[in-house]
Amino acid sequence: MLSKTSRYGVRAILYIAANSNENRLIGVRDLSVAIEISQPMLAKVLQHLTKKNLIQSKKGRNGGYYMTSLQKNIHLLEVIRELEQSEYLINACLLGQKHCKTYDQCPYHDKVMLIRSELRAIYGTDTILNTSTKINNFFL
Amino acid sequence: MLSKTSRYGVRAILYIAANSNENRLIGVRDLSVAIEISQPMLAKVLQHLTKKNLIQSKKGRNGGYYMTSLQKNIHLLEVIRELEQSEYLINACLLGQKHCKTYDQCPYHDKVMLIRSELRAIYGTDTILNTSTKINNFFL
DNA sequence: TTAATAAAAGATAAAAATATCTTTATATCT
DNA sequence: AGATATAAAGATATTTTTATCTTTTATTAA
Repeated sequence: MLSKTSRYGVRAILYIAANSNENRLIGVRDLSVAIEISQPMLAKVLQHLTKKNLIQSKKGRNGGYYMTSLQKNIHLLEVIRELEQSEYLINACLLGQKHCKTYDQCPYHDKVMLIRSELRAIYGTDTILNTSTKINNFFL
Repeated sequence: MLSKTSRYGVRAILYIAANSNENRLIGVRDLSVAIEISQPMLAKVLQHLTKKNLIQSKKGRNGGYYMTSLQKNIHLLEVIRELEQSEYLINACLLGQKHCKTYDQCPYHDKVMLIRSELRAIYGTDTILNTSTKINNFFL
């Protein structure tokens, strides 16, 4: 459904949302341990998130990553949109047809529409902060 | 959700179910045109389906592929199981965590369970034949 | 103002997924 | 039997995704 990189991004962002703020930054090393993603890989992912303005970074000594409350206040769906460049994966034809006439000929159309609503509900209802603080031991 | 190859397989199998029987075989060339997959690629996919006993093949002149009614009488879910080697994609953690404690800590658990039921319903309700003959112009 | 620390950026590598090509085996028609 | 059509099998190539490494730039504490 999501690429591995996007899933890494989601994991990272949920953790950062739950465990950082303007005065409490998280470094790559610590984060890498916490969410079990290799340091170099995670670094790339974080760079990407930063460029997309989904998280903040601060260079130099005592630097690290964090999120502002504004940034914590968006839906996961937004994050996915940024990470995947679109809602492609949510919208794509289940059978991979280029010209799937979804609206009236695909045998799965109606059912697929249901799934898509469910997915949007999952990703689009709670804000990141909400989601991530609900369960604190999620990453244990 | 499914790999590209699996989706090719599903497309092929739905078409073959709708358009073949013991006395009416379909060659790779024709099929390739019908469902818009390159010939070499499709050939590989069909070989795979044959090995898994999901379709029949007949070599030599006037050979080709077809399905018996027995073969048309299974659920798409079976096909997916064979093609993906498991229900991995349906069951995997949405966030790609190795040790997702799905049952009580994942923030998405309940919602994800819903989605999975939906998916199973889509793939597990109708037989292939049912699905594919419902709409004949699906591939137009 | 210098040393240390941390992220950014870009280059490279490795692995996995897709796609294609070539040869071989098999069946059937004439 | 010989020619032809067709799938099977295996080797190879290409592309995409994932992962890593190296160098640079910025920050700040001492």
